[in-house]
Amino acid sequence: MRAISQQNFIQQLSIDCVIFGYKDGNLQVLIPKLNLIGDFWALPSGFIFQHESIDQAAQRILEERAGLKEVFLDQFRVFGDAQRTNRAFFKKMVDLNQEKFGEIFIEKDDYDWITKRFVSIGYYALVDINKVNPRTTELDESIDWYDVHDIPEMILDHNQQVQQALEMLRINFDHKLIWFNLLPEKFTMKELQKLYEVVFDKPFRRNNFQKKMLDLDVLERLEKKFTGAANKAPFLYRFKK
Amino acid sequence: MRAISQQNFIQQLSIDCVIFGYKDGNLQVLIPKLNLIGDFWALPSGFIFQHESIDQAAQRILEERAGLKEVFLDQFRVFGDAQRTNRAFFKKMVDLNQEKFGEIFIEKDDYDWITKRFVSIGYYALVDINKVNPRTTELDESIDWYDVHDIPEMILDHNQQVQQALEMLRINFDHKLIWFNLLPEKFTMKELQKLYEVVFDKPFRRNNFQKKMLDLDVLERLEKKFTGAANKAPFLYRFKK
DNA sequence: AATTTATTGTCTTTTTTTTAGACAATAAAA
DNA sequence: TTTTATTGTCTAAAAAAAAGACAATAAATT
Repeated sequence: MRAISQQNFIQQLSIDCVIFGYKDGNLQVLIPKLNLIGDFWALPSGFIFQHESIDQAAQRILEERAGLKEVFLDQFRVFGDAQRTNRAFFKKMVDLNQEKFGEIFIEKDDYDWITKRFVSIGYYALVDINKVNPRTTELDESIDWYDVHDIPEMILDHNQQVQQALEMLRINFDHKLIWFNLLPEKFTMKELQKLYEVVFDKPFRRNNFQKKMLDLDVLERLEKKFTGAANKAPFLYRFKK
Repeated sequence: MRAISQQNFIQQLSIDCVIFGYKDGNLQVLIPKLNLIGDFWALPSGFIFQHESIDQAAQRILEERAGLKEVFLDQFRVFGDAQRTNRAFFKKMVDLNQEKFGEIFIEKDDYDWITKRFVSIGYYALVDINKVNPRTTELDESIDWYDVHDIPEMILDHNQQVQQALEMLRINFDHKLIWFNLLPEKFTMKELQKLYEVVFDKPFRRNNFQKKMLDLDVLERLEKKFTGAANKAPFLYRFKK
């Protein structure tokens, strides 16, 4: 891999991605654990090539760092404190990883490059958790889904970013009709309701929720879903694009 | 003035400010006209010093470029197309201004610096138009308020930025209770209503509007305002912080 | 085959919110 | 004193949201 400092990136500008997925009634966030001694978690992040838009960069980062292609992405906030640097993280990491890498395990140029003050553009992504196969890169020891209420402590301001991403997700959820990105193609009304309940952290009434959703006129009613349960089979729905 | 390229700015990252004001029933935007041959308008813009946060940079830019201090500011969007450069503008400007400046009126380093691809963080500002005294710098020929429906053609994507800033202003107007930044300290209910009508471009009913505003519990009723008009004098209100 | 069970789809009723209508109060002119 | 234009606030009507009710039904149980 070419040295980071030698690549044709925009300097001091990064992108951090908060990837939301939904499974088994839980809203989850995909977070890699760095391939280092010491437990370091960090949002999938990357830099912007000179020749690509920030949106393209975010898509590429998602693909490179997590194996996700063509997912829903939206900016939610820029993080630009003057003290926002990787220095504390790198110091701790270097201390802990001296044996593994030897004293100088990262080139000086790269170290200088990466420990500068960074402004970061926060993106949130919504994916169908059943369709994606998160993969690790050489940077990561593992990559896992964490319940949004139980996120590990991450470097920098990444925990705060998750909270802000969640706020923006809530604001846009209805209005921008983005929730279908979190569900499989076909879903029952109950599944959709559960997703709403998890995202907004409050219960909805079944009857009124169904009315509200059908009145939106974005759902196509499909065949029934026979689950083998001893009760009436629910309809499956599909989001009309 | 030191050459831009020699200053300690973050590279390829800029801030553009959409400054909203309200006067005589019109929502207006403060836009400087550049001190060059050829009519060039551009939003007040600037760069971020290594030692300052992006919010501080936006405040400083507002003060330097327009003489505004401590105004309400909020991020609204990042503009990051890969083709987003000043090259077209500079080419046109250089062509038109050869006589004025001579062939080489801007240092090569600066030219290279400023014509690189830039990512820009859009901020919108809300000011009490009666309290601010916009001033020009050596960069600007003039600085004027334009009705939001009658903005001059600006460089780059600045016209598009005004539209997006307006969208965000509408989204946050109620919810974040930011409208008072556009009004003088004391105002009548009718003045507040007119502001709402201009921002949302639709009429509100006087009786229901008054109820809604009073129910918010953020208005303090003050003395009456006697205008000399042949009718009942309205109360003045102040926003309770 | 009839009955039971758990859940779904949809209807009606109630409550709350929004919108519309009405009118007295009033500052200054006629 | 009357007239005029506008303000503040009340009530009525309409719409929307929340709550309640119940028939429909897939499969297990009797």
